[in-house]
Amino acid sequence: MTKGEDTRDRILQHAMAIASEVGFEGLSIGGLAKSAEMSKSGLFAHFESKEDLQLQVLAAARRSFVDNVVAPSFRVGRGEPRIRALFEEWLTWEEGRVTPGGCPFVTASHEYDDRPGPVRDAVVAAQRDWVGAIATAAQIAIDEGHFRIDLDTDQFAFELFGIFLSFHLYYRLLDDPEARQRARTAFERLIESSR
Amino acid sequence: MTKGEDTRDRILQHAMAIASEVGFEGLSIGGLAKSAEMSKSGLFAHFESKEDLQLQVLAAARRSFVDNVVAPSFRVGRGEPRIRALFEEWLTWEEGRVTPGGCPFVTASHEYDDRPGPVRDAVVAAQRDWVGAIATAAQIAIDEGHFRIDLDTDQFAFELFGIFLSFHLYYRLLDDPEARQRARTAFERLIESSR
DNA sequence: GATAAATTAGTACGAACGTTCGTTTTTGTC
DNA sequence: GACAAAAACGAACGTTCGTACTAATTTATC
Repeated sequence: MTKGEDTRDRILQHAMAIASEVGFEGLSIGGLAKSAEMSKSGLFAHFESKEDLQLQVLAAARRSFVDNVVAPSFRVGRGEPRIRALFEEWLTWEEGRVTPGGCPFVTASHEYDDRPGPVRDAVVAAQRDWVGAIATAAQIAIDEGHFRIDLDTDQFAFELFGIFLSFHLYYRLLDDPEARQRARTAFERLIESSR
Repeated sequence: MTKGEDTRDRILQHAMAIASEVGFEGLSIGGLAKSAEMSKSGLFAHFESKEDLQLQVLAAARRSFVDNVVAPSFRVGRGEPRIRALFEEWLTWEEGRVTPGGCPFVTASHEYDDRPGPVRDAVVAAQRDWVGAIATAAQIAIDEGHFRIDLDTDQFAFELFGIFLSFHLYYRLLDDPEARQRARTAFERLIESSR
């Protein structure tokens, strides 16, 4: 790994952290440079535009999400156990161990839901992928005999995402100390009705 | 109503629309002035700062939410029917008949969940109010005998909010034409388990 | 250690930002 | 219609934005 790639990765880590707090539009070159402790122009030389920066931050966030949420879950057994792991890792990811402001995709989803362009396209692709992965995990749980055979896996993904998003709201905005417990309760109800 | 109050209201309508699309931070005085077809300074004279503008937009959004979502629901019977009406009106509100970008509070919630200050405080207050109103509606449904007596009304609010937020994501970002149907299905499952 | 390449820094740009000011136009009252 | 008050305007402030250039410095290769 060359020096340039090294600092570029360091920049992207800072950028992910900032974007998780103030969003991808709120992310500024000057502020990012200050955070990374380098000059604005020196930093900007690594990207061809701000949009390119935003796209690269999104790509970095996807890699981080796979490493921190998806990969660990695939080390536990198929079916319901894996879905449980997925959900717990997902909540932990949202709690901000990696990014102080929580999941950057939640931020991005709301910033770009009415803002056409390449960044929105990338966010949509990322979320579609993730929703699809949840549905696939549910299908595996069906195949394993954990979930009932007529379960609507897309509906399962929809409802699981809802629990996560409500957790985000209660945890981040409302500062509800019981947020995680509420999410778990809702999760159990969803699992129960999927059996 | 004096002339000044009249145009101030008109400004707030434009501002609500813009904020629902690009957020409260993305809202700019210049852009708003262009939308309202008046000069930047003339518009700014109605507010003592941008933050004051943001707070007034939030207040206007609350009034609009009460008019468009809460009030109609209170014209139907207490208990489960009212909760059904509340939910349907809420989804319709999100679909953007009033504000093109959907619910301004969803936007604001994600913009300010990591941004301390008076605006965040106002958003938190608004959302706490609404969550409380949902829980109260659930309590009424218990009193009416529609819901089971040991139902956790706060948990009910948490889960209902989750369905709404997932609807937001599927409808606005993923452009899922079945979003509303998915929300309804999840809603029915929640109601069923509350009886 | 010399030399070329890759990486950072410095400076400047035009545009947009929120905000202030003095002036002009419009409004409502006698 | 005179007059004061209210409302809207135009211009400018200092700052920050993203981006473009060139110069200096660091890194890698021989």
